[in-house]
Amino acid sequence: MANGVTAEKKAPARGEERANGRARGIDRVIALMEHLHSLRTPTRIADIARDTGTPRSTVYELVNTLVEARWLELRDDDGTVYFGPAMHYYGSDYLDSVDLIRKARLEVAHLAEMSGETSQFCMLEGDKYLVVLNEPGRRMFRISSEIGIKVPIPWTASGRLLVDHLKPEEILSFIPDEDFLLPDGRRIARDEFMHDIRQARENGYVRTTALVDRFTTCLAAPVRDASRQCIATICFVIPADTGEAEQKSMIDLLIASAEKLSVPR
Amino acid sequence: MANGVTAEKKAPARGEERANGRARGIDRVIALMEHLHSLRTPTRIADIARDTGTPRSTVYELVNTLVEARWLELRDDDGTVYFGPAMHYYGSDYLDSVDLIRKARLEVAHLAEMSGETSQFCMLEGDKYLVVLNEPGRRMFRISSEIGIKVPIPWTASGRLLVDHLKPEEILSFIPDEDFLLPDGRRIARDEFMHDIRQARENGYVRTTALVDRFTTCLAAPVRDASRQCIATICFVIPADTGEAEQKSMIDLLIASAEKLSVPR
DNA sequence: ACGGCAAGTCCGATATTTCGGACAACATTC
DNA sequence: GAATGTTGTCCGAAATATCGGACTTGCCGT
Repeated sequence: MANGVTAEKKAPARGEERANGRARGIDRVIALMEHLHSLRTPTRIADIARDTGTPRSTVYELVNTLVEARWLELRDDDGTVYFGPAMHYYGSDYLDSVDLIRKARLEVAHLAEMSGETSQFCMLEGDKYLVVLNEPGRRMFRISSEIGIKVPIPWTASGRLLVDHLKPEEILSFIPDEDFLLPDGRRIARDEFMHDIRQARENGYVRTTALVDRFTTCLAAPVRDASRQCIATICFVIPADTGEAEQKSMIDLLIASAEKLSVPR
Repeated sequence: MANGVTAEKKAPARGEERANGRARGIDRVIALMEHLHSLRTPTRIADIARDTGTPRSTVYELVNTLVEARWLELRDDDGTVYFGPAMHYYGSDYLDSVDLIRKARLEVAHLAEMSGETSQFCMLEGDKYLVVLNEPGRRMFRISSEIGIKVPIPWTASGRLLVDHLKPEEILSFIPDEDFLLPDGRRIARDEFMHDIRQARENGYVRTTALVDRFTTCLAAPVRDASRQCIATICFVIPADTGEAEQKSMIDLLIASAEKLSVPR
């Protein structure tokens, strides 16, 4: 796309990988950062080199540069590296620059504070679901957030809202087959999934229990654009044994917040 | 540092700039991102090229790569670029990985929600002050946050706490001379500054009014480490005409939060 | 004390990336 | 509608950044 000639000459599968081992520094850095994000833990340089297929001497060189720019930070004294403050600054600039997300931040913070439960704002990226904003509740039973981690759509409550503009056959071709397989080995029946979606659309919210995690219930409400397409969801992650009355009032809160974020009908 | 030989051969002032125009892609990218952060607004590619001194063709090439990695995003249809979602994901990973900051997030969110006023968490970076966390209050009179933007220490309330472990002469040599000059042209007297610092240390908090902005008051309390050094501050940014009783209770809130974040005495 | 392993540095060669400049496609001005 | 400016693409050449591999240092267990 960026370079028609290269594509004609070699076309190494969309520029993903060069035949020879040699790569640009920038591509190495992108791979490095994606790797750290997928691990979500400080990592030793030698491991990064091995797992990303980057020569050791190259990684040392690049890490030095990135640490100096504060994109990365050397941790403890154990020789591991992880993201540095610059990433936070740039990330904050991004959040502030996107209108919907900036507004969603206020809602999510408010919901979490009001209820004391974890509240999230979620969107699709490609054919995967991901958490964009996460405000831990006072309960804080899940420590590490999953912001920006791709999850199969059928594993989530929000996923049932985010595809509700598609026709059933479109949904099935959109979502990869293996994504219907839950982490514990169970398989989500396709017609059940379709039923959930219809139901969710009618109700204006969705509730799932024990989907990914046996003891967790998710409540989600849709944020819709001018064409009424669900472009995001706002949701609660709560213990499955939460009382029904309480859940009902949380759903009302969600719908009110989602309405505020939606383009008025 | 990374390369002794280069330093001996040419020593281009700490590797900052090569005599010749040629530079590594990575260094161009770092300059690009820093530039976007300092502007804090989506920017046209041609302007980036001009203002960072990067050749136009190089910027186009790099921006393509970065957009594909979602580090940058093309905005609107006006040909501007700005930070993309990947920065937010990496930034969130950073926040979650630093114990003090993770705890501070809860405090700042809580303070902002309780009081409805803007609350921040601030630290030093080199000889500059910067806002690390910002939770806008319901008032929201300042739209754009200033997260990660360097500010002279004397311009801020928190700055008076963050240097309180230094002796007066150390402070004066630590803070660049020009940083005592306020944006409106007034100059902060050195002995007055020293007086503020002593006072702040005695009170356990600091209040400044109309320092950078005529109508704004800042209240700040120190977060201290095991050696009682002030390593961060937590603060409110409020209208200067806020009632004294209200301010007093906000100060109490701040001190309580700061205490929670500090290493117990 | 010794051998084996991991962390980190250094250096020269060459495959590759950056760069300048030409060019095409539009937009804007007079 | 001609002149001028802006945005983006393309290409070859030359400067250099990446890479492999050798080397040092420190740690560990035996």
